[in-house]
Amino acid sequence: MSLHATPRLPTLHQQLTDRLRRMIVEGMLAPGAKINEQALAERFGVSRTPMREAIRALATEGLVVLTPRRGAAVAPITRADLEEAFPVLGALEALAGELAAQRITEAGIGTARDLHARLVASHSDGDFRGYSKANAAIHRLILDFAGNETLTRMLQSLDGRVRRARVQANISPERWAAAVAEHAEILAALEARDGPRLGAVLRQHIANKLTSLIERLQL
Amino acid sequence: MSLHATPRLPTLHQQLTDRLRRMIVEGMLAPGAKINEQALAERFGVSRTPMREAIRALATEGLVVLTPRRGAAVAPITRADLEEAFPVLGALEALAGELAAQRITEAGIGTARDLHARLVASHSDGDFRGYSKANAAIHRLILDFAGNETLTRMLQSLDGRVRRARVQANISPERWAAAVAEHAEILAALEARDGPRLGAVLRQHIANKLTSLIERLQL
DNA sequence: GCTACGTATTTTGTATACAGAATGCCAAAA
DNA sequence: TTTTGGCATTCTGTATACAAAATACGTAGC
Repeated sequence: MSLHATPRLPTLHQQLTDRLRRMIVEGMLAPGAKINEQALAERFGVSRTPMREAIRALATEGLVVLTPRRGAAVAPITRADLEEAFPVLGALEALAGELAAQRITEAGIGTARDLHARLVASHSDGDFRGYSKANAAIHRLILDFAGNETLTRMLQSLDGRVRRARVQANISPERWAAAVAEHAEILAALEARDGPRLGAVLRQHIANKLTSLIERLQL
Repeated sequence: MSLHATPRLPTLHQQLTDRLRRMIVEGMLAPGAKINEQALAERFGVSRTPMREAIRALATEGLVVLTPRRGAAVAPITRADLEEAFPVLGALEALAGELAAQRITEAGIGTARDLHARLVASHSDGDFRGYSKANAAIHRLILDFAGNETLTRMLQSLDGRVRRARVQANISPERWAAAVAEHAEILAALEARDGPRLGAVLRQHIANKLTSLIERLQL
């Protein structure tokens, strides 16, 4: 007789929320595209009720914009949006880095080294897909060792909103090389357990991403 | 024929969301209290449908926790929650401060001075209500001049989650005095348009709040 | 040909209905 | 007394129904 909430099977609208979120983040639904409740519900083989709840959940996350009596649309990505989101991302990642540097274990540093090696190797091979995976894994590792669930949720929510832009814009070779170099600094700061330095490096890392992204997208 | 979304009258569930949010933030619904859809809907004189949407919106904000097939409850405030939320609050406020210091106008600094004077006077008068108002207004001013809508929304959402705890715990005289002193530094950094300093001061300000809060609540 | 107006259709917002899971209660057995 | 099983009730999750607003379309007027 546990007092803790036991994991239940996810309800329909939760599944729908996940599916729809993926569709938006992966770019299958273009920014600005109108979302028709009925049509979507039919496509997923459900009624409008759980579909509505999913759409509204994503609206609270910022992936969807609602206009009363006019329906929902995939949130557009403007240059202003990116210029707003990235500083916040930077501040949150910096915090994650500071915390992670304090709390990371030896084993964790080992994992970070492995991931970093894979990241460098992928870059050498010109394997952007592999690079992206290693990159995501490193940021995830930092988040995990930061050990702050609130921070994790906010960061991932915000990341989902800008990832769409990153998918759209291919990285430039120069930016890619620079990012790899920055990752060396990230690893170094982590190994040294230097929180403030790791925070600063991550923040700069993200600021650089924005600059390059805006250039590429020419927004 | 404007292309921009014109303001429409708010739909029922939007109003319900606001009402319910206030009830939770102001403490009328105690943390951990179970929320009965039917009962709430009847109390507000609406059907379950918009009531559900309101509840779920607040769940995405973190004010309500949902357990599938078991319903909703006001999110409890644990010590761990506060210890997670405050560092994030600090990082976001620090960012707001950095941005505001860069962008604030002369008139804005003037307003800040006025608000600060009111804050100090309220403290001298032992008027905590007035102090709170001035305090909120100063933080709001910083947010406004930061000019980052994304940041504003995330900060306010997170603030709503911890405000409940602050309402519960009366401030100690010592902490109150210290907070007033810290506010002098905040104003000074703002007048000097020293972003990094303002960021650091705000971050410390919030860290101190947490310490005192945990002592008072004895969580 | 273009605009303006009125009607038909679509779509959202809300209410109601129904099915199944969770909870509470009571009785019977150990 | 405590526990266990089953039944009744309550509540959530989903589907459907209905009303009103928004949109699309066609026609009349210029």
